[in-house]
Amino acid sequence: MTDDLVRPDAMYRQLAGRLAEAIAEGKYAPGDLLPSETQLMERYGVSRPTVRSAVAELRSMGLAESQHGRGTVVRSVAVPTTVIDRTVTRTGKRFTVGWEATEAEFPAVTRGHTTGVTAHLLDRDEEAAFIVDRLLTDASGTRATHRVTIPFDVAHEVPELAKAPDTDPAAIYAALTAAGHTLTWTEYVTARSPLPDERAALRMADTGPILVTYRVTATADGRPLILEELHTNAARAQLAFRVTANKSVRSAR
Amino acid sequence: MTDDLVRPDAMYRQLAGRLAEAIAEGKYAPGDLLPSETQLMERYGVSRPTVRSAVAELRSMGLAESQHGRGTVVRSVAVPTTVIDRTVTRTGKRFTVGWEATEAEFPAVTRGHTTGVTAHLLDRDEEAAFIVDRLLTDASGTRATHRVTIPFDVAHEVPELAKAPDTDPAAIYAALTAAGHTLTWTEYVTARSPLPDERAALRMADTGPILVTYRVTATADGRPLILEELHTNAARAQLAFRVTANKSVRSAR
DNA sequence: TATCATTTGTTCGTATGTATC
DNA sequence: CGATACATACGAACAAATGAT
Repeated sequence: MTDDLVRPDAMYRQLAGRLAEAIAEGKYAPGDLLPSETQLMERYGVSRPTVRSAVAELRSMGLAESQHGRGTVVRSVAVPTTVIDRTVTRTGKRFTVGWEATEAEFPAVTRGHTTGVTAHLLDRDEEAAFIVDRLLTDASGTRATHRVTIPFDVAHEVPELAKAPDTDPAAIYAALTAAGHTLTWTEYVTARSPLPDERAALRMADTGPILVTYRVTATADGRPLILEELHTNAARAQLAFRVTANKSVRSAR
Repeated sequence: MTDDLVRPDAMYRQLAGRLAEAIAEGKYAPGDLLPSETQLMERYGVSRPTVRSAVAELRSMGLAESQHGRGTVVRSVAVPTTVIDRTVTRTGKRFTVGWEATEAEFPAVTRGHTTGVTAHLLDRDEEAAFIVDRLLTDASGTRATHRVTIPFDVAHEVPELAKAPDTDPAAIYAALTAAGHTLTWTEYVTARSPLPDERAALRMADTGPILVTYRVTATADGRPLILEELHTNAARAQLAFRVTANKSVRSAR
């Protein structure tokens, strides 16, 4: 049965669409092997490159995963993901962040400058800053890269930070509070495909998207103090926020 | 100058890497046209398919965007995105949601069932529910699809919802509050590549990821009432949350 | 307005390498 | 070891969009 495809719209897209449909309908269950490229060629009467383009689409949609020498398996649509809790808890003078993760490597502290998005979110223009990079892992093996940017003027105000910029974010919150600030946090979330080095750092096999969040810690009157950046594989993690009925986020952009 | 590539790692990946590097270094500025495929073939001594694979990588990394008949342009790394404010504001008995968007079409109300993720987040198992689908647009033309799931038992409690399930989320919050509930919201954020129909609904040209958020409105003691789902193009929008130091999000999986 | 060169999009055929079973 | 399956690479042809002549 050569269930041939017609011309008009790109054939590899049509084929990808049909396969995606079949997966959605459960004709191919998660974990199943899809028909091999040769079988798909024969079944739909198209060439190998066309089949490969279609399967590439499925991969990029996160619906399938190819294994060299074995076949292409259907990925479970609702992949078991770890929830990264983005809430902050305060008990007395101590702060706790929601996600329980450990440092896979020692934090790397460098001196750099605020640039681009970083500069904009910190409301500073090319200023010197401490940059602390961490690689985090949780019990399930989910990885995330975490970068804290501490402008020099803030580190100057809070000597504790200048001495040891590589302290936990929770401890940084505590230090800033001890310095007399009432803290507010605003978090911006977006997603994109990873750059090669990001994919390597997160040990991503597939080419799926990463979640990118920017957390701005500011004073009560809106002066940004520090910036945290978290990158993680969207196929493995989702972020959790508690939303409270409150004042609106100050217009940032 | 044929700056030839060596074997070991896939040539198209090497080429993609070099081009990505050049973009990062600013050799190709945002908005610039990359060399044409023919030029890249000659410059690096590879075939057209290899060049095309490399450029496809760049697109999937969000670094470039190809335009039929014109060329491939470098995308600005920090694309101007609209901020979708996910906060909720309450003034007296009225609620306001942060993002100002209008309905591009009339809301479509259907009767369905809670399934999969939906069922899990609502803590119900295959129950009947109203499903309200909307297509939202804001002033900048950013699109988002929005789905509200109202289980029948909740609609039964609050007759207002049964009569008009297709009221604004803000009005739903008000109705639930009027019915005696103290509301809490938890939002889960993830990202993935869009399915074909989702890409069509959001009018996405590129193949970049979409942001997916699930907002659970629950009572103070943690009983989920309704679920909102928002899908939007990650290349065009980012989500904003206000994080307050508070109790931790209840473990939801 | 019509034509043409340029550029990307799609599809085919073919060959070889390499991982898995 | 051999069969199967995916990965990479080359060559070639035509379609379709764009921008300039």
